[in-house]
Amino acid sequence: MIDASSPRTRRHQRTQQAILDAAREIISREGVAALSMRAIAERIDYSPAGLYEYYGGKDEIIAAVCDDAFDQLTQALRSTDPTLPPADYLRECGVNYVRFALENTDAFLLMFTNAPLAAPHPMPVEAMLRQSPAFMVLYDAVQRCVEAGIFTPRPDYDVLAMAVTCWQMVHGMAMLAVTIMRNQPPNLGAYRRSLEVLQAGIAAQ
Amino acid sequence: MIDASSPRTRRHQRTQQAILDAAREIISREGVAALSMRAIAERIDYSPAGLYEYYGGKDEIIAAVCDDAFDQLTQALRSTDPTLPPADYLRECGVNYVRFALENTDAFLLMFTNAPLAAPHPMPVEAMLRQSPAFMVLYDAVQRCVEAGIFTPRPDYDVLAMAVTCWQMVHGMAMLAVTIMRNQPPNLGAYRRSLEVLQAGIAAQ
DNA sequence: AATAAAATCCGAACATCATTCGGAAAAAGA
DNA sequence: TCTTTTTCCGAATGATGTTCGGATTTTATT
Repeated sequence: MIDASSPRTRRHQRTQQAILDAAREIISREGVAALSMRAIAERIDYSPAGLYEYYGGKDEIIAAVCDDAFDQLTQALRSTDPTLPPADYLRECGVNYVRFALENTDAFLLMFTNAPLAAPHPMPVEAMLRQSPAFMVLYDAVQRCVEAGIFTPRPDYDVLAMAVTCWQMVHGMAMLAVTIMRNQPPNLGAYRRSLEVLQAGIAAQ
Repeated sequence: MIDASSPRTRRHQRTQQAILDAAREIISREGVAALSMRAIAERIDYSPAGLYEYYGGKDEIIAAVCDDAFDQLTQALRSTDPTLPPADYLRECGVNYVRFALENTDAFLLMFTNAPLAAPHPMPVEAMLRQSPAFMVLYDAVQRCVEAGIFTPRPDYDVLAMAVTCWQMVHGMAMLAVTIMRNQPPNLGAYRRSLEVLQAGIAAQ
């Protein structure tokens, strides 16, 4: 039995990491279409067949790249300055969501066109949302606004619904930014303005 | 020189249409991953090589499918009841945007992950937006709200910016609906509620 | 009607891809 | 030192997009 911290296990994990690093680099430099088992293997001096010792196949590598990217998205949201006033904090969380997408355009597109297809069994919406760390950052930001008296939950429009509205908006901005608007210079000021408009609408409920 | 309306030309166009119909059917029944030149050819009793007489390649067929889908999206938006009061009309345009995505999940995903990569040369944002018929329906709906006194354009938040905000929101809803939320029952009421919140925010500017 | 040109369509081939398999070599364990 | 396990790969399989040479059909010209 191999010790989880044995040299062999650590080498194995380093190779797994090298595979993911190579995959990310190919995606960001050449786009998702250029990602292949052969391209990854070539980049780390392996044969394509050798990669199957570490991952079950190309889909598994893509899934792992997406998992890491979701973690990084969560970190990007959590990096928002917590000392900001609640409304500013929520808005800047949103801006960080879009900024992450702008800085990782192909990975972001991959995250939201690949991973969902891997969704196993359906579950209640709320349970599914609460399992998403990135969403929970937005939810907590909305909760701060409620606690500050800026937002007032209603029977037909609770905190969860408010958070979903915010997610819909920032996700729309991000998806448009990495697709239709991909050749346009990013305008964070315009994003900020739209978020202020939305937050004004939530506040007016 | 072949007459544009000659039998030969009409047969050629019918075959082009049959190829697109086959592609659409494969996409909606089996997903984008199942789309291949061999699958299309098999469905219309052609050989894969024969398809190259009508389209330059698989990418061109996908582009044509997306063009048609954008036309259908525009039609779905234009089908909104024009006799509705301006605010209701704008909201229902948004709901129709999401409904279209829900009814054409794989095609919608393809539209917004394939076509953008084909964007040639950069142009001013406003010019690019005005070239999109679907966006112009949203723009006109916002304009109606302005003319009805419901929205008031500001120097830093004009009609175009308002329309972009609305597009960001409905696009976010649609993209989440066809990816992360794809296994959830659609909730048009919740979409409608979010749109009301946003429109309240625009009205409050 | 006959002939030539253009269009249509396809089998086969090529290059690339994901994945599997049998096996050689290296590492680890007894 | 020997055995077992792990690592890694060449070659193969099946699938894909695309091209090419050529057969057949359709259209135009004489």
